[in-house]
Amino acid sequence: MKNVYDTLVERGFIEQATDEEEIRKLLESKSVTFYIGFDATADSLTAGHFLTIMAMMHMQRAGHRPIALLGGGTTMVGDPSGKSDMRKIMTKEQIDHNAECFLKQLSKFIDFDNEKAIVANNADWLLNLNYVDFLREIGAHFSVNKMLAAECYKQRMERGLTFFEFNYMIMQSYDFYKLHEMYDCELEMGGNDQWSNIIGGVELVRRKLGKPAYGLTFKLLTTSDGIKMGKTMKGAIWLDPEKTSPYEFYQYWRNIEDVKVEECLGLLTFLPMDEVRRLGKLQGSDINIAKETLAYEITKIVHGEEEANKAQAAARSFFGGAKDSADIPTTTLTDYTDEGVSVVDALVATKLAPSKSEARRLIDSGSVTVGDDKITDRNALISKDLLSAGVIIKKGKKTLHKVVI
RNA sequence: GGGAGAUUUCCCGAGUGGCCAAAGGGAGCAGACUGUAAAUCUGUUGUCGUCCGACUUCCGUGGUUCGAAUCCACGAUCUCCCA
Repeated sequence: MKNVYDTLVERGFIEQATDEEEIRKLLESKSVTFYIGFDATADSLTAGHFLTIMAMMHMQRAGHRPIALLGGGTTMVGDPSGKSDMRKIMTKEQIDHNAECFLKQLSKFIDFDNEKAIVANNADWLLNLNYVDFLREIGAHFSVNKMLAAECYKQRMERGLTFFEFNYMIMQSYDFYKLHEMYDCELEMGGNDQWSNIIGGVELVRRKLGKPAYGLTFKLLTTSDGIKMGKTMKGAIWLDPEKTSPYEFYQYWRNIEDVKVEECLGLLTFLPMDEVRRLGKLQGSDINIAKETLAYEITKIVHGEEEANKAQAAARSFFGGAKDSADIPTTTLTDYTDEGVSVVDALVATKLAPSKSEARRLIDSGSVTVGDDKITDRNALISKDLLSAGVIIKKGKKTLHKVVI
């Protein structure tokens, strides 16, 4: 059987490793316990997390033991790596709630039964630390000179970095140390923005325990302009179907840039690499086949086969010209009169437009269609009859929403 | 502790008393062209109202003024220099 390390390399996951050869050998020789940390900054995981989750799944399938470390403690501080501004400070309750949501979602991807994977929360050891003891035992091993030189603080060196946040790296390093003690965790993985934090931990384990420890980082998903992927004007792409519907989720990947298709197929699906490469080679409009496959496969992993089928069917029927309205986002209007409802209000109610002004602008630019009729009049109404039958409002070419009463 | 400077609409950034809802760029949205792509070109981008208009914005709170993003006072935050 192939070494997972090679699989990860082949699929394009790996950006940096503390010691490539050693890690390969380690993964070859036994079941390795490794960890990935998730700071609980929101109540759902995002498309960005999904890449690391995929890596975790590959690792678990290869017989290694993942630890999902929830950042109940570290989130209290906030990771300054690569960030230009300090994160808003969150309450303990919020963080706990978020951590719970994360765990629920992670369980869909990672098998936590029978200790095949472990959940830990660094709140358990970080929150009750004694300051002076901690400084003596752990702080003594960190060189400020070195930390300041770390790439991830560069931006903050210009804009300001508080001591509070500066400690984040030490806290994360301590996590690795604790997990090594508790579970014999030998490998930490994470996004490439975690590199500095990870080497911090690796060095701490080596120094304090005199044992080998390794670190590995993954490529970050970016658009060809170098902007982080997984964001839209509405905000992040969430894995929670309540926050980003499977249809929207599917559409996000369906609309991906050409040049990113092959990369994403490798990283975000389990398709064999031969297939990935074949799809990646498609030229011209044929590449849409690859995009469809990508969207379908990711949606299937995240939301299940049924939802993926529905999303695909809805997309196909809609873009194929048919007006089938089975599985597109739907809003039930409560505010309407015998006349029906104005198009402007409907646009706002469906969140297709954030404000009435914006809704009017959209109408002016001729991008709004209700049913089969293009709307050009700002005061246009949607009749009650149409509403009771259910009607599709289309904004632009790609965004559509069904309204019913 | 002392001194200097900064804070503008989603982001960057112009604006130093009326012509400012605020230049320019980026990002977003839409139109054309396309392949549900990219690039390009065009429009648009505070809210409410049918245009003209009204209302709320330029860190916060007060003040000066017929009139303030622009001036003053106090406060907050940040940056830099000195200790």
